[in-house]
Amino acid sequence: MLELKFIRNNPDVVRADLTKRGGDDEKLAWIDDLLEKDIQSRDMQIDINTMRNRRNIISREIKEAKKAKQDISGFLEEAKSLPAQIREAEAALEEVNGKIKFYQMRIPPNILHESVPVGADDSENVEFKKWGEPVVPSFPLRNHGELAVEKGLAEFERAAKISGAGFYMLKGNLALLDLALQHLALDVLGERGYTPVIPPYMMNRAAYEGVTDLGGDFENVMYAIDGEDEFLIATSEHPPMAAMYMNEIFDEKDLPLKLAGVSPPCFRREIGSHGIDTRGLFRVHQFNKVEQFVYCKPEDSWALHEELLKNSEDIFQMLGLPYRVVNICTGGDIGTVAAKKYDMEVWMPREEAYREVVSCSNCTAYQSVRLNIRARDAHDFENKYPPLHTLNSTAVATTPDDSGHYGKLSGRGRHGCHPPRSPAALHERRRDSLILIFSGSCEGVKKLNTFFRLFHFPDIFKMTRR
RNA sequence: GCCGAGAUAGUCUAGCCCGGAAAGGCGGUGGCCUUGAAAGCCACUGGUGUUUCACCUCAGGAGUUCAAAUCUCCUUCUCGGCGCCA
Repeated sequence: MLELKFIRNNPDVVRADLTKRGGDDEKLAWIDDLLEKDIQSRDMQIDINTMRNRRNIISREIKEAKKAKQDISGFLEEAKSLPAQIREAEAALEEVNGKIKFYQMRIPPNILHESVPVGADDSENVEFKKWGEPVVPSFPLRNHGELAVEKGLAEFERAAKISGAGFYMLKGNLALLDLALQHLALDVLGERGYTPVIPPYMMNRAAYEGVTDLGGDFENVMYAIDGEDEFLIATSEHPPMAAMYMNEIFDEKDLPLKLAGVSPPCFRREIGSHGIDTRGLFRVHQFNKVEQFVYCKPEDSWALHEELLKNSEDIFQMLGLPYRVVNICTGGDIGTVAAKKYDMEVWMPREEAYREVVSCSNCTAYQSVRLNIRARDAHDFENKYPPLHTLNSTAVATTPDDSGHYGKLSGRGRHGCHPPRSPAALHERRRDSLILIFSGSCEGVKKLNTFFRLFHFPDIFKMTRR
């Protein structure tokens, strides 16, 4: 959410942003009401403080009188009446503050960066970067899920039997690939100064509400643990990585703080239905992900936004997956939290379309204000606690990645190996075998053996890499 | 899960029994001094506000009271001891 102080001092900026997003009159009216309530609230606070002041003074007088062995009954009469008055005024104030908070949490959204394009919906997102050559299949492709089952790399029916629709089992090389992709992302990010974090997979309601406003939808989006005040996390960046520092103050010297959150697994109830590949690995109840998360000083956040995107791009380039990057427009899926958001969309040959697999956002101060996370600036006494900026970007979400690989692979059908798109990069990292495993047959076998050896002996693996 | 002891500012700690303005050390910031630095000395160092002043704050919440870090109850977490368990 935006700082109250900011809204109070810059109502026109807030209104202009709502208008840019195509905001309606109702929301603009809410802003006016919010500003009015803010004035009211501060007046009430002053009244309350005056009464508290009086109470404190009387208390002190009683103390002094008792010390001097004087009669205190004269003071007690007024003293006894005050607490009730104060309580009443406090209750009234709380009601007004509750409304302010309500508005503050729902409107206004974050102030958009000037480079965010205006558009009605996702079709008007602006593509500004493309890498790799999308494969256009010359014959009908098979569903990646089917193919995986056929090759003994996944199970859907047995997963459904024990867990329900939307679940899967990864087997054999596919299970290993899933882990290897996470490992790859952590290696790349680790070299670049990101600290790997494995967070708890459950979070209590209070912490979750600090992170995101799900309203009444809480139970529909997330899995709740019966009999416990715990929810399975839906993603790693918001819940643990953002909430872990809530109500804390950073020392300037600790910024920027760069984290690589490993969230096996993320749990989601809502997965929707996605056309031809509904069955498979693209949208599931449970998936694995490595997420970049950064806390930084405001002046650094735009450069870091580009850095996060570059990290994600580098990983996808190592994997040889063609993708494009779009700048999400005002009517797209930009949400209320991000000031600017890039999506990386990977090419899905079967659908002959780019599909979102990475979402990279600069949330500026919006999240940190809501979570009450601040930075201490010892040198700036005017603005002792400048707002902190937060950013997040997917590094890999493994099942969507798998699906991308499979899309590519299914284009080759049973005709054999497909050379990695970026062999040099992969070879350097000894990751080429991964892609070859995916090609599913013949010449890949030798490299596959190499992969197993390396994978099962991570120390040797590290030595070979250097 | 049971029993016991705890939670005080960036950090370490005093205050709690016996209710009456949160004391001090370290660390940090600024200043004096110095060619420069160290040492020493001085000031500031929980939060908010309409900032000579006021209010809030002692893990969180509720209660008793004119008045709660302090008394009572509940919750959370930490540390011991016991039990259970991969």
